[in-house]
Amino acid sequence: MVMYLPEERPVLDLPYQMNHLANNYGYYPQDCKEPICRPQHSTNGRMSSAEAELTSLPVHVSLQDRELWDKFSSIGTEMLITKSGRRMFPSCKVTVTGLNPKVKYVVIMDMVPFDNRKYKWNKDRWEVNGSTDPHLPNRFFIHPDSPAPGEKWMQYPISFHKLKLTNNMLNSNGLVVLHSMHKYQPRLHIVQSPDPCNPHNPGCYLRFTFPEAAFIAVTAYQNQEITKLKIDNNPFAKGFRDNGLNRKRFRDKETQDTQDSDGPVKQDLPPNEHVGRSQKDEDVDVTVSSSVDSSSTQHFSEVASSVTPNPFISAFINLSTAGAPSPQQTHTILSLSNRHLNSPREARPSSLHNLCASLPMAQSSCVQSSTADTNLSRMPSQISSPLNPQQHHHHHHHSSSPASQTPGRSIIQLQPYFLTPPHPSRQCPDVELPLPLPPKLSRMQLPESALRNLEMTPVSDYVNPRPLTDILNRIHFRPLASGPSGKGLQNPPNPEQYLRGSERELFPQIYPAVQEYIDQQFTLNSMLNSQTEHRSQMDYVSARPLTEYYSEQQTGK
DNA sequence: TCCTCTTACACTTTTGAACCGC
DNA sequence: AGCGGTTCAAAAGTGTAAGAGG
Repeated sequence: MVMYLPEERPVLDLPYQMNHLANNYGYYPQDCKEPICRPQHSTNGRMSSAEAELTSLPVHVSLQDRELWDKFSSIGTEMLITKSGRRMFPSCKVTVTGLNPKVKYVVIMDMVPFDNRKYKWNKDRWEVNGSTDPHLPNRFFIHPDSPAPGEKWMQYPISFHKLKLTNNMLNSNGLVVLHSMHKYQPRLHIVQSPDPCNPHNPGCYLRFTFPEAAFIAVTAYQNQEITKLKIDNNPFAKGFRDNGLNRKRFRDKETQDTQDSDGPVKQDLPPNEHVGRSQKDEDVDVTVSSSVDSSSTQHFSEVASSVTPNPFISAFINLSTAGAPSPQQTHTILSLSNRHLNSPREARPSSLHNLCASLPMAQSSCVQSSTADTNLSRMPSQISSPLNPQQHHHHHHHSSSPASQTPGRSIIQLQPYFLTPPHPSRQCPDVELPLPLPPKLSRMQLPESALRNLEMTPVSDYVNPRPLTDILNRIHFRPLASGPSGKGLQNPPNPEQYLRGSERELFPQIYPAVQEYIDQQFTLNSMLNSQTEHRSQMDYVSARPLTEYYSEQQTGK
């Protein structure tokens, strides 16, 4: 296992030392970046050039909707979990820069325990209610666009709004399973696809945790202030705004209440205060227990040890627990801007939103920087150069002081280890990450259910997790799975023509391009077979769109 | 009694098929 | 035939309130 002590990581440290972000912006302790490599192919504690590929890049990840997250966080974010799965609000949306534009990456998100405590809501605050229940097997959400080249990931904000949380451990539809009344924090994985020229190199990956997006999983909202924030900001909850006066049920109730009213009390209230919310609730002074203070980031080793060894996730965990520094040892930079995207509508913008002309000058220029072919051959530091904070300063701000800049989104950047950053609230700089909003995505483009099969591994496999190489290899070829003819797999192929997934693992991984077509067809088919084997109606239905998705990917639609 | 969880409900947004005109 | 825009019904995503269950 490689220990990435600072002196052993010259490749990692150099770009960050050179980047003037480190000099101009305050550190932010709550976001974490963990570079991790497969250990067995390192030589004498040093990374091979291929392994160094991802971790040597000045990868920046920023959580969007930072203002909204902060609003929730200041109260104590709660996320509803249901049996059928509930989306997060706010959802995790990140911008990534600094990737190699031509290298393919898989982007994954999961939820890790924030601490080892269980909580309960006591009247007006969260309190510790014992220690944590045994952690559930990690379910991770593989972004449906995975794998994709770095330029694609950097082109638009990466939205995880389709990630669903559940408390149903039996659910096999790819939902993230959490314990109610436990606190979690989102974690992002950027996994470099395996190197086709080196079958033994499975690729590196980076992990980013977002303590500022930590939340307590609940089956029913506890804090009325959180409910109010959700209603005010989530378009789907518009029907509950104005305290739900426009809702039939409440109208009826209001009518009844008016008839039954004994007068004075409700007349003293504002017109809408007595609907769905008591006066007592309005007067609640919301406080959050110090035990859930988001600054109390858990040691990474604690997180890792609490994660049940799902084959995929365990591959990450096993690599990181022995040598990777704890989150407190990695330091990040927080940067804020005033670009605020806080609704699904904005996340799925009209075509007008895609016009660079609508963006500020610096945004447009940076959009070009992340997508233009002329930049594709740049060195990593050059690739990220358009994000030079000083340039953004020049475009957006008159003040030279980071603290004086406009709040908004955070920027995370790997910093030299063992530095003690100042508190972000006093040193929140502003770097505008200029990403256009993504085009409208079709629901047909969701191969999530197929990807779920990557984690629906029998319990016995937990003992001997499949190599990361094998899992990544499956993902690696997905977009080309329809084969060279593009739409050749509009109809699902005959399952008997291909090996089953478990049988395939007996064969060696073959990476050369010649083999790709066979491998791709198999990969797709094994996914589809696996779907039908699970007898999930939802998964079965998705089989057809999946093939269409791959065809469209192949034909460049 | 308290706490946690499930369910049905009304409401809103999103999605995609079916048109229509060019 | 292909493309783009519009319409509309169905699906999906919301929090609420009632009630079940431990």
